[in-house]
Amino acid sequence: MEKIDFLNIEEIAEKQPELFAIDHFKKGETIERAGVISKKLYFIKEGLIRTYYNIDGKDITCYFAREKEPITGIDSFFSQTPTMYHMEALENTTTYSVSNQQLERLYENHPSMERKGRLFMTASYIQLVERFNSVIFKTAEERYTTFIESEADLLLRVPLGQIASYLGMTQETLSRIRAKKQ
Amino acid sequence: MEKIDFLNIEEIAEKQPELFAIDHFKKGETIERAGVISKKLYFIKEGLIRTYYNIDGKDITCYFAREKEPITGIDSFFSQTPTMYHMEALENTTTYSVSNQQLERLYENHPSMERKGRLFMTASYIQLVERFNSVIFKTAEERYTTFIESEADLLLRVPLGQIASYLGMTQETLSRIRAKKQ
DNA sequence: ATCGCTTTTTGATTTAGATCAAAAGAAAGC
DNA sequence: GCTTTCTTTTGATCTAAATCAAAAAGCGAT
Repeated sequence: MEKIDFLNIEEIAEKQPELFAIDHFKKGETIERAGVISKKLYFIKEGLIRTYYNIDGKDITCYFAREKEPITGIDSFFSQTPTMYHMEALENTTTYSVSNQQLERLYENHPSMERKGRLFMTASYIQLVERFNSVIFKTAEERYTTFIESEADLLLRVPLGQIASYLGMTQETLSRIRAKKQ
Repeated sequence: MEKIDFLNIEEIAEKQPELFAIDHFKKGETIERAGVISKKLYFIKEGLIRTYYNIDGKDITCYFAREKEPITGIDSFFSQTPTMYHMEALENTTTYSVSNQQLERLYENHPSMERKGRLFMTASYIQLVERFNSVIFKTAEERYTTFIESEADLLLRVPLGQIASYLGMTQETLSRIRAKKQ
């Protein structure tokens, strides 16, 4: 029985193509909508996807996923309750995907998968704690600095307003910070 | 093979006492410290525990657990990496607890436990998303209102400063909000 | 009761970042 | 090319909440 690794889906998908579907999304295409159960866990082969939610008429970006990164309506997919997130392709995107049922089968055939799922949730949780702390305790400028240190590439691929909401500030604030920095 | 439910640990503990330890903590006692691997998952039989972390010399309360609620260094226990949280008893407290090794055995004997662990993480994640949103999008006053609607009992059991940090505001702000409200 | 210590409240001031509004730049379509 | 639409920047103003500082209230121990 093979070891399955969330982080190395590409390899598994090539060996066991029956487990994963390949999907294509056009730039701007909505992949999933808030209010329904998130159908699939996606692994990006090529492209860029974001999840976001709407609160008081504002779209707040929650997560960006690039090549080799997983993304899903994380509040929904694993618990099969309706998601709060919308998901859209920011570029033409190709993904591998598994449905929850397929993942169930994976769990049966690969008992280590259930654990992977748990660890994936754990990692996501820790990531969110970090984001939470950075929004509460860091200034807007510090958050931007951290962001360009670790994810500068997104600046070239994503509209500023989406990055601003991801960093917990308005677009105007982000624009001013950038102006000051150079 | 019995069904095991994180939320009904008391019953399980009574039927299978060998799986759970019973611990007692005095008011003010430190149960776990940041920087080490969180040893146990606790379920409170009686009393009150909080987790908190320190940032720039300030203690920030992350979570309060009361009777029948579970608590652990959630970033650590399931992944077995060092925790960022301190844990302390706010009252004399009695808990049931499982170590990670004991939980491993539970996983083996009760395959549904692995899933429970994952769902527990999922629930914790969603809870954190909600907290994140409330801190970003609600005013201090709204956060306080939500808090007293759902967890008023904590006001009588916990020092104000700890509640303020839990709600993402200073103690002075919380005090002023309270004064205004009556 | 009184002393010391902790917790909470009150007051005055400051500030980071939001909001509102409009201009400037870029990109897309015809 | 020019027009329309979307994105980003700049400017002026406002405000929620932080900070700094000190007084008041509680509380436990002797």
